[in-house]
Amino acid sequence: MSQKDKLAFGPRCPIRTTLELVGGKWKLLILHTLRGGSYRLSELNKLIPDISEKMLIQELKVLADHDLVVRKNHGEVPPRVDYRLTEKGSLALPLVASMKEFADAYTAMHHAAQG
Amino acid sequence: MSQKDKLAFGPRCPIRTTLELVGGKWKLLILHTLRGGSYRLSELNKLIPDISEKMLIQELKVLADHDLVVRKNHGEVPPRVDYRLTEKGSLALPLVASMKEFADAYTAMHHAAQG
DNA sequence: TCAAGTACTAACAAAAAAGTAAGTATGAGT
DNA sequence: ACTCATACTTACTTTTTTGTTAGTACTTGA
Repeated sequence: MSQKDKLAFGPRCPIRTTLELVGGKWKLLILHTLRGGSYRLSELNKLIPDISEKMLIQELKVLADHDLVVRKNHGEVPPRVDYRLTEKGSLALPLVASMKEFADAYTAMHHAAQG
Repeated sequence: MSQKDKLAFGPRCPIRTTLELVGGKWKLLILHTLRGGSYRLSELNKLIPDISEKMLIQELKVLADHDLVVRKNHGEVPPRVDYRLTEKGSLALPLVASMKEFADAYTAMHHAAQG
């Protein structure tokens, strides 16, 4: 019996798929930051101050590989590159909205119960 | 300047809060599995075959610490313990629904574009 | 010649998450 | 005495993720 054969909910489980695409510490933060248009690397780094440059580039690359963001090189010197959401990338924004609803509701109940 | 002072979106960022509560490989899978009622450890392990017993127990404990699930010990021998969602825990179910919508829409677009 | 500016790369280190395997405790039944 | 069943615990290893630091490439302009 191979590993995949006993995957809970099967290999096409939407939870697993989502985790592969936007799981981890930074991806949703990046996607959410890109909601308003296109941004240069340095701009993103200012908007998300506690991410390292390496992680930012690395995650942008992964997101681009999955067609969630697009990288546009303007071919100038010094380099000018910017990133924006693709149509697929904006599919992730409702996810962020759900997370906000969850976090807010949880926090409210938590404080109501024992705060 | 402390680390927290430069957290992107601040320390109460809903994305970060959500990741702390239900981030990781297993928590949402467990919560989703518990949607239908209460289950014993061994039942959960059958429903999620590729999780190790250790991870299952460990994650259930973390979820219980955050009041997302409740552990009920029936005080029998051999031990009989079951777990179910709390009210807070069921707040996470819409999150799973959003993930399914995302994954389905992404997959559909992906196949339409290059499948 | 040399600094400035921007995006990116590479090598390495640390930390966090997940996995494996072998115990422990309990009391009923044999 | 000994096994069974169940829920856990402990120690340890491996894998994955994240972080740190020091580069590179390329032109413009002092």
